[in-house]
Amino acid sequence: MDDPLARYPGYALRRAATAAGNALNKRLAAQGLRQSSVSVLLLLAAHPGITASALGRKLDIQRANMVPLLKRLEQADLIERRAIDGKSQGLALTQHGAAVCNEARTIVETFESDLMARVPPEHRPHLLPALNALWH
Amino acid sequence: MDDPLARYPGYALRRAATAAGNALNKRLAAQGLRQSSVSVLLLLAAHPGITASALGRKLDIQRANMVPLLKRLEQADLIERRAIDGKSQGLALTQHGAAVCNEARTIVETFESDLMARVPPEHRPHLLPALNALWH
DNA sequence: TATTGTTATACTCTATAACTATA
DNA sequence: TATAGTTATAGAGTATAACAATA
Repeated sequence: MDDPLARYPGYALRRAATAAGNALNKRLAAQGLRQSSVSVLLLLAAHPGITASALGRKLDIQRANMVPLLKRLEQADLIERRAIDGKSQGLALTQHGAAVCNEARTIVETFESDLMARVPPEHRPHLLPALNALWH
Repeated sequence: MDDPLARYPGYALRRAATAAGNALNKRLAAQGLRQSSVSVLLLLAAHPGITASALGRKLDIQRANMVPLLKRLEQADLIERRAIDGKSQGLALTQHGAAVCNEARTIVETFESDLMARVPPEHRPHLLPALNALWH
């Protein structure tokens, strides 16, 4: 065998994920966004008022690592914080953030359909359920 | 929808890859190895005498980033270099490196079969070809 | 006591530019 | 001219520990 790694689904998973991630980041860069930013915006659109900690748990990003991520989004006027109580703050999209989120959603959905188009039709319906089984 | 990201294969790909990667790295850490080290060892076992540049091209790792990776493997007495000409050097496993490579292969193959076991049987045969289509 | 938000820090992986020497 | 190996550097992502304030 020329490439002993080609037999390993775990290796293919890593290569496919980095290739796809790089391609998506390239498309998002035009709007000054990255995958992580967009995942926050999309989740915020679905769950307005969610806290930073809860957001981190959903995205599997440590609380401490949410801080600079949210700071950038706030400084770009994409999200805002309002106090829930003395300890927690609810996050929400600004008006501008909602508009950018919609642009991002369009980019992501185009990307996703381009991605699936690369998969041979007979394998296509199996990809998402197989991947979800690996981390759900 | 509770999680707007769950519909996206690209997102599932990212989460599955990082989850699988972390799990594999945890198993490899016992032998002082990581994914990247093992991919080098396995490829070196299949292609003794390959150069660092060629290795990097196969693994999609920049030449410059191969340097510290190979240096660690050399310092651990897993690989050795011998000059091909005044410009290139061939890489090969040392005796110790070959033994560690075999241990690593066992760990990886156990990991891969555990990974596939998580995928429902009807989706299982489709995963590798679908992933390969995304980066080949 | 547990949780929230935060700071600081370190490590890995990755990307780019530049340099020397050799093919 | 193109390639091999290298250095230096910067940007991401991620992990851990610790702290003050609050639930």
